[in-house]
Amino acid sequence: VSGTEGFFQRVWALTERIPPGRVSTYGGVSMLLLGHARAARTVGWALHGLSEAQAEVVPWWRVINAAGRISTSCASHSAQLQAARLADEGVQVDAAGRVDLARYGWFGDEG
DNA sequence: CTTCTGACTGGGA
DNA sequence: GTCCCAGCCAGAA
Repeated sequence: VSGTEGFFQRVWALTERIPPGRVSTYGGVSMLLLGHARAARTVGWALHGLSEAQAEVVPWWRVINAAGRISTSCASHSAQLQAARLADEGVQVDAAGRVDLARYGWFGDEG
């Protein structure tokens, strides 16, 4: 996950690296990209800038907040849709849209 | 360059 | 556990 393509491009690239059945956090992505979670907001913003075509190749639904909750506000990408996507991959999502990061959390290549 | 915004994060009540 | 406030970074006008 490196290059001069721009921060957004890097965010999308890293998001594609998130294995199915796992989830990551905005801060986690920022951490893997820049080395710090300060740009967590920018990460969410990058995913917010995803187009429909990109949304099909970039698993944006595998990215949630540090609290393990879905913060989505997009009409096309509602929290309900994200929860459904996660559930479709085997990720157990709470009724409130909460996910156990300790169980499904992914913050880089574990192996 | 300056200003404003955004799918965040941590600490306090 | 939930809600509110202040700080952070990157992009667009």
